[in-house]
Amino acid sequence: MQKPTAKEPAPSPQRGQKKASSRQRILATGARLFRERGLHGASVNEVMAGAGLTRGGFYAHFEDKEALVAGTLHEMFDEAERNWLLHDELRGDAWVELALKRYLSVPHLQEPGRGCVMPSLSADLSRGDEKQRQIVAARISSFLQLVEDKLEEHPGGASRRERAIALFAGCVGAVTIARAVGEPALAEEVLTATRRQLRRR
Amino acid sequence: MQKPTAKEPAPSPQRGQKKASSRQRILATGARLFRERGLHGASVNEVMAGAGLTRGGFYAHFEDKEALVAGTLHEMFDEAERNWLLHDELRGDAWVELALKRYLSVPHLQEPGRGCVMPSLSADLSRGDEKQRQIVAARISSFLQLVEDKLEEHPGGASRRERAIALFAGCVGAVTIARAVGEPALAEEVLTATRRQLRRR
DNA sequence: TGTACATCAGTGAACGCGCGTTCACTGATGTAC
DNA sequence: TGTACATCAGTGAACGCGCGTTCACTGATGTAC
Repeated sequence: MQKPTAKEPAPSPQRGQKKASSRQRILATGARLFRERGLHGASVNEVMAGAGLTRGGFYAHFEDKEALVAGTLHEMFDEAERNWLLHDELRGDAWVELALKRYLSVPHLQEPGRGCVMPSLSADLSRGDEKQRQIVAARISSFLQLVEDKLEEHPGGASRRERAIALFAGCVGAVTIARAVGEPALAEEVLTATRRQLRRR
Repeated sequence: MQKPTAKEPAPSPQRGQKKASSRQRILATGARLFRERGLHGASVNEVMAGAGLTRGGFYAHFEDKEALVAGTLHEMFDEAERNWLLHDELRGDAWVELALKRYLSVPHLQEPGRGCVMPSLSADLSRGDEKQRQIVAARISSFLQLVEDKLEEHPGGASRRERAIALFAGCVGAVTIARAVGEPALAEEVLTATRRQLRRR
């Protein structure tokens, strides 16, 4: 059982590129369908069809469905970081204002497939396997750090860390509730009220 | 097609009572299993077994699984109201303090089957049928009114309505995030930070 | 009070279906000489 | 440069399984006389 650092045979560049681009399409489709329909609501078959492939080929890319979910999680968290941390130069209240405006918005309610992973999948993930749990814990932990870095210290106020957590929790809760109620008037009131409250302090 | 107010034949008191108690056990089991495992994760068979019955009898009580879900929603919201509105005499900050302590707690994280419906099922419900959506909208709407009634007006501060929404959103988001991260240290930090922030103002 | 019949809550085998997964295969692309 | 062979990404039929749902039934409970 020697097998010293036996990397994959690495076939040819072209073939490898083709396979990699298929894998990327599978991940992108999975990331969208899982958020739209839930982990149980989107099948391997549907994800493959969405990527322009047939079901059998799936297992050349992923060990099983759980592995695909784990892969799509990274896609979704990458996307979340890009969405939250837009505008490198913004900091403090101005950044908070922009982030709230984008997150607590009607388009975000209506497009779960392109939105934050938490309101769509957190319940499924809290029942997920160890691998998925680890990914979620690690990515949320580093995400909170990124948010904290965007905030400014206010003497006498809450710590940046505390504020980062409260912002994230308020945002996730508001979209969760607004999506569940459905009714546009109440949903938008939930977004607006939460935005006004989180803006304070 | 006359059929003037043709109520059910109403069999005998004993039989009716037996059937009603079975129905109640099915609802209670469903309310627990759905919150623990999600709407797709708990089967009709499992719910019936949990109520001490076999699968076939289910359809004497409910038209289909969707109808059971609709029924359990009322159970869950009733429970939520009882949990939030404990202690009739409490009002304002003292009530907020108690509600936050109970909702943002480790036992609540660990017992989704007896906890708030929102962190467990909101994503499934936002994809649910019209009947379910209506129930969720109506019950959340009246729940927010009950919370508002518990709060006290603070001149210069946010309105009671706005505060009620922010409290609910912050609580739902914090438990959602804490359950998803799993890791006890980070999970508890999320609860504590959210509690401190929501207590303010 | 006792017997015959009707009612009905609950049983459990069976159904069709879509799921995740397997596997023998195909055809295009690459390599060897 | 041309031919023979090897590789491999992707195909699609097939599998076992658990799901929601149906239905002929059973046995206990109630009613009629």
